Amino acid sequence: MHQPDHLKTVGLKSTLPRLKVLSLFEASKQRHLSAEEVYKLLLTSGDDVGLATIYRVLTQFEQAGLLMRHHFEGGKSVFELNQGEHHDHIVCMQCGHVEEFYDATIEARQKIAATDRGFTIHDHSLYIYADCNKPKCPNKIQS
Amino acid sequence: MHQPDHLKTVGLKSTLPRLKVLSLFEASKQRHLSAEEVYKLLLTSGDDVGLATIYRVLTQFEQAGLLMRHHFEGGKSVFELNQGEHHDHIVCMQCGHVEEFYDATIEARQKIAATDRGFTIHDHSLYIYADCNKPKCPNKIQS
DNA sequence: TTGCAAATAAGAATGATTATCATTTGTGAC
DNA sequence: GTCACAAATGATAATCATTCTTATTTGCAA
Repeated sequence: MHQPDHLKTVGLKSTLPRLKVLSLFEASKQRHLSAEEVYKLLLTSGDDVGLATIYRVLTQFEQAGLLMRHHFEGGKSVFELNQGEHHDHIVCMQCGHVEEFYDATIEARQKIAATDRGFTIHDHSLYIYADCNKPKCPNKIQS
Repeated sequence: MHQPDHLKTVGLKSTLPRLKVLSLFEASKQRHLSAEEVYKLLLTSGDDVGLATIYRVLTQFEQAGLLMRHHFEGGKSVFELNQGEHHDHIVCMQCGHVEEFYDATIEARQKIAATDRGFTIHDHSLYIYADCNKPKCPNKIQS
């Protein structure tokens, strides 16, 4: 997936903390992680990286295009691997479960809405907040 | 627009600070205001209300359905009068100008996207970040 | 190897927002 | 209209996510 020195190709020294954060995203079962979650997961696996470094690295990865940042409700940023294809998100308000979707019609209508008003789109964010209704949904917002 | 005791009808005592905040939203040229902006505008007009009260009142108004809260990029909440009709937002990344739009197709496709996956929609937020390309656009993000 | 710019870690600082608590103020009962 | 008291306010401390500072460490090119 990533060559060991993939970081170099995006202009970043391949340091230990950066490699750990990147592998975490590649290995994690959970696709969407906050800085705090990355910090705690690394601590748990014995790799303790400073929280400030996590924030710095996540921001650098975002700028390098390796990660994408999202602002779900709750006031904290979450990150996911950028694997090219754009998509939007449905977030379960009960258990925090996130599902991704892509709808070409929605994308097209957005472009029309913007250009009709003379705007040039840079980016957009669409979050649907819902109940996932899954039997396993613990009905409790994950911290 | 609002009777003087409109606040009572939503279960809130009609106090001076609350009346001032409400009139500000009804009178303001700018439809979307942050807590800090409300605070400063009231200060300017001689009505000084504590910042903590502003935050409290804005949250109460949101819960009462008088205001709607939005999270544009930039980490602060902005509020606008809730006048019933749902709409989404295009935000100019240069000057902060906000334009509203409603697209029935987008709304419908969102509902489909969610129900197809077994979700029950509570709410959604769609923000388009763009350049407004207006001649008067000062090309600078407003604080 | 060695040297040094770049990166890290720890903790201080920041900005938005919320909590605390003593004081003030609507409001319903008289 | 006046009173009494619960509810609301204001000042300030506290909190939470995030960024900055600075001394120390580390990747990497010569």
